[in-house]
Amino acid sequence: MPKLDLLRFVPFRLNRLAAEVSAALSVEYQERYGLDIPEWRVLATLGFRQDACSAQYIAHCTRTHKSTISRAVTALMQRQLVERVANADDRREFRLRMTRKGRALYEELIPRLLRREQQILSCLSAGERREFALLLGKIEQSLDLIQTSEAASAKEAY
Amino acid sequence: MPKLDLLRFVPFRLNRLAAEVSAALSVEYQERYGLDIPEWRVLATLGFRQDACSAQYIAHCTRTHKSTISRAVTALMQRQLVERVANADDRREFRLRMTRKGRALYEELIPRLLRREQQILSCLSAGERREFALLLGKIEQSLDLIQTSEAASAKEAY
DNA sequence: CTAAGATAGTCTCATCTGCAACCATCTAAA
DNA sequence: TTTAGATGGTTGCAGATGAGACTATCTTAG
Repeated sequence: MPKLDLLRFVPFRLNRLAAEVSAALSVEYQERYGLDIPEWRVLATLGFRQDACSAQYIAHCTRTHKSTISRAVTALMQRQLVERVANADDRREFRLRMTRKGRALYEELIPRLLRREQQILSCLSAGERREFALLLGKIEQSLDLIQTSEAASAKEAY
Repeated sequence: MPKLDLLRFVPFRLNRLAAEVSAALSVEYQERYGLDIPEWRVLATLGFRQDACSAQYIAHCTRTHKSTISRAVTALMQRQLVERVANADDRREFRLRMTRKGRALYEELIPRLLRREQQILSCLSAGERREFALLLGKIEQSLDLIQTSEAASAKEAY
């Protein structure tokens, strides 16, 4: 009789782990700064690429639906954490960037999140962490997760 | 200036990877058998523990909200894949188990899912897979994921 | 034995998110 | 050009899900 042990089934473990890790991090960006996940992803993307970028790019890069990003951007603009400017080259799209206020929040938040990440990974040795990142990378690659974001990145990278 | 590369940030990578892997698997249980994720989790739990167990136990074990499990059980009962019997010892709870039909579906589904899992992990060598499972386990343990499900398990195991 | 609190399960409500239609704009081909 | 199709972004709608109230039942302390 075929049987499946959920606790050893990698897809299930990944889901549960991701949910748990998200919950641990959301303490920082949600409770402390009132950001939800899509909003945090927008800030994270804008913060990493210091130049302005489009909503579409953020959607591709974070693998989040464009309508979700649209709503997140609206909320962030209302809180004056993000602003957008028309793009003269293509008037359909807007260039997004953080405001001074947004960047201040970002710079306060990032170290907290990195600390959380380190806490979560503190059960692994340095070597194990490298190994884990490597293995994640291989799986991502075989699922085309890398390729896609790099393609999007290359496309957008001016 | 603090900065965070989303693509190297483990929590983000885990989320994205879990979502992608789920999507790959849902082709099997969703498109082919019309099960949604909570329903599949109920079947998976019932299938693994051959004895009947409560909805609460499934919720604990899969870390899914009890109302979600409740709805999934209702749907599965309507499709006659699962049945429940009153528990004489505690009339608040019901003992759930798969029907013959449910078990037939389960036994058809499991090999497909295991094959998918193997496909996803096929980019790793046998050693790497062991290593990956080991590292996942360490993180789960440090996040108390193991402890919790084992505690729930121990509590329920009569 | 009774009352207070815990627990199993259901249900309602608010929220979130994906889908798809939509508008504006751009691009390419006739 | 003009027109058809692609693309960026927004919005209405529907489905899914978590929080929390609620009922019924169990447990424990007095």
